[in-house]
Amino acid sequence: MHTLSKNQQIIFDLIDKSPEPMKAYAILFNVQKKGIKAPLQVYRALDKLVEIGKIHKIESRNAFIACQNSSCQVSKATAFSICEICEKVTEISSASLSKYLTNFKDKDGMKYSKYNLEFFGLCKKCR
Amino acid sequence: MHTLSKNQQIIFDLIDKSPEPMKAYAILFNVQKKGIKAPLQVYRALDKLVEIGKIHKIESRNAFIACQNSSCQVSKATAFSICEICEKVTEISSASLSKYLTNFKDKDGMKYSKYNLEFFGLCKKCR
DNA sequence: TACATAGTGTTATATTATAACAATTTAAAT
DNA sequence: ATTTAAATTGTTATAATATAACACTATGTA
Repeated sequence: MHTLSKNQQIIFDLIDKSPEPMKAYAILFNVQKKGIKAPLQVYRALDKLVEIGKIHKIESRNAFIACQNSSCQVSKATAFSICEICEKVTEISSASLSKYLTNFKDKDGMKYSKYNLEFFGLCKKCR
Repeated sequence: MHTLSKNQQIIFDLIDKSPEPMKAYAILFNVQKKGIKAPLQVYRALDKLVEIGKIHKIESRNAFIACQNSSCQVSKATAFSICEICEKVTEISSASLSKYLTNFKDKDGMKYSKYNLEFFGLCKKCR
């Protein structure tokens, strides 16, 4: 298991406590009192946390969320649902979905080592 | 059917001819000789073209690609393969994939109206 | 101890995207 | 034809997201 560095731990804790995905500059603002002053310090920690699978980037939102899937050491197969009204994001952990996508072959028979899927719609509260 | 405005047509033609996804400022640079001078003019056309399904945004790359799927009037269900070395991007049109994802229900039984899927790996040339 | 690797701090800058406002064009409806 | 609404354009300024480059420090390990 990976032991996080100081900045990585500070930033992971913040994201992990957040009920919604956090943007890089919102993270920066929040950790300034802890001595992390520059965007680059944030982005470096984010890059590493993504790399080791502790957080995921929601690409369509440029925001970061803690991995909800305890078994997910490295982010090779991610799926999220996103509410287009309240912006609530939930990580989907469906064995059948991940199995389907991991085994998916394109028309040339190519398989891919990694995927990211984002579903959009309205959450229960918003419909 | 939608008839494109002048700026939309110029920008669509450029993206459509491009063998790879184009970024907004690369588009801007290319259309400056045609009188489109400002980023906002590009982004407005891009927004509209995405909205009507003529192009798609590759979220992980902040780049735009013409829709390869002639039946795809509106982009509610998109899937791409992305080569992590040469950055070649291909739109996947697989009836079984789109059927699977369109019908996918999360653990609360929720169905979603839209999705975007990006597969990553190495293309034939790059492996 | 030396060496490599990863992490930090800092300044500057690049890249991606939108706000706000005024004018013009287009399409449709009287 | 004339009015009206909606979409599009043009423009300046600025916001938001992300990386380059360089010097230094900590950590693990041979």
